[in-house]
Amino acid sequence: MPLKNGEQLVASYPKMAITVDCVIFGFDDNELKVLLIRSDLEKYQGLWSLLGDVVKDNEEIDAAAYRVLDQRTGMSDIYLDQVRSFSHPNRHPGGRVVTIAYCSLLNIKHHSFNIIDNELHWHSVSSISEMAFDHKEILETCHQWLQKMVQENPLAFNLLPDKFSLRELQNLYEAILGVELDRRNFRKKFASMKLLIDLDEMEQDVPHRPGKLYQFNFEKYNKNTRKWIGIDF
Amino acid sequence: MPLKNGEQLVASYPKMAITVDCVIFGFDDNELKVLLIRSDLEKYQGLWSLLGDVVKDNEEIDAAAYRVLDQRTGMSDIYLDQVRSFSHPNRHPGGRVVTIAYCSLLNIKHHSFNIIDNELHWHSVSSISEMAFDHKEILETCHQWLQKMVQENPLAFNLLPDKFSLRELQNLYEAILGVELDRRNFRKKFASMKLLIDLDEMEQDVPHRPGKLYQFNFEKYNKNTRKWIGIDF
DNA sequence: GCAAAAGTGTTGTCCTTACACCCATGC
DNA sequence: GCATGGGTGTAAGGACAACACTTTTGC
Repeated sequence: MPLKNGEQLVASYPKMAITVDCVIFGFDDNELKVLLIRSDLEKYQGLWSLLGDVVKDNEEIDAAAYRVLDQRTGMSDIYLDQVRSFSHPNRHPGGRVVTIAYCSLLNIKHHSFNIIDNELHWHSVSSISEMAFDHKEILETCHQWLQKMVQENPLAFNLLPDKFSLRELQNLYEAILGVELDRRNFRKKFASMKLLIDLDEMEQDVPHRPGKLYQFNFEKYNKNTRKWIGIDF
Repeated sequence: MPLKNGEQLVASYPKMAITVDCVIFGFDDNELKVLLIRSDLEKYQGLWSLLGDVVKDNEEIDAAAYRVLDQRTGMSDIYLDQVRSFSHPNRHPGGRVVTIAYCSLLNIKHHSFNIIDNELHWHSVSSISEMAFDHKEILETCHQWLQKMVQENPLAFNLLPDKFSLRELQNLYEAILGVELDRRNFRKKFASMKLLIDLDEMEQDVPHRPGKLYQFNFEKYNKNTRKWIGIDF
């Protein structure tokens, strides 16, 4: 087999546009929310779509996703993870566009975060019906991904304020997973992990007995390099 | 904000080539293997690379990966899963090429599988040093992905013959995970799952006491729709 | 009979689950 | 004082980890 020249080879390849779409989850009012923008395409007038943009020449795809986040929310240093690609040839009405979906979690009440663009809104995940493009499918895939990830990693804390009560934490898990959990066992579970810092502070302005406030001990968690082996299916 | 025309918009996007690269794992001689091909690029002369090809116009990316598998191994209906994209702008010496990595598992001794191309070889995963492109990084990512997946899903059986002994199964897990497991506990674990069919057959031609042969009960496994909730990190 | 691997049980520990009562606060 | 949610303990069952000896076969 004759050896090939890389540039000639790549020149012969079909080329297509690649975009990133960010599924940005938040949590408010005991509901899982997602940040959406009104589609600016004629065909999808009035429908909501994920926050996305095209990947530039010489831009890594992860970098494009962080750029979208920064441009839309003004925040960098946010949790972001690649989920998977969506590539149906007709998924975009304007031609062939492959998209890479990213999942992101952020605290909806974060001070430095201002939604200036009034075409941008938080939507309750459970109430979304139709969306532009295949974004509904992407959203559902990312929600399932989140349900799995949140059980294996301390991701949920990215959706909560710095200081939170155990009730808020439990509400969040219940909202993401769509189940009800036993309060005592939930608290015992987190107590046994020893990864919550008791701040010796109390909730304010609640119409009932205030709960204690906690922080997640990321530092301690990151020191744990345990490699877990457990066949289970 | 004025509405946009989809075709004009997509026409303005930068375009790039997309490839798929398949990390095809096999198991033989108590070692985890990966199927590699000699690079046909001048720059990487002599180095090994993953099996890949460019994604065609109007071809879904998953379909491209299945096509690569079929072209190289003559097999369809094989386990295949998308892992993630690799997009460093300079990862391909011939220009901008984004690749989507896929992971695939197949039985190395499958009868209908013939490696005709003598540039194609099975390599022990642990003995691979340098590879073409960023394929070493892709391989490592896929290996980690496999280590996780094999603990949560009955994937390992795709690497074994239809009929296998518990010793073979355990050797496979040990090879993938890079650990030693207690034989008694391993057998108890699989016994308690009740997902192995005892074939009442014995190994043949082994230089020691032969073991019983089993099949995995995919039918029973697929009927189990349990949704597992268990926070653990 | 020897080498090599198959096959098997028990015990302690830990994790998970199910479940009910009193407490602190705002109104 | 009443409504609301905060906070706690226990007992039973199941899963996991550690551990050693006997059995079967090929040579």
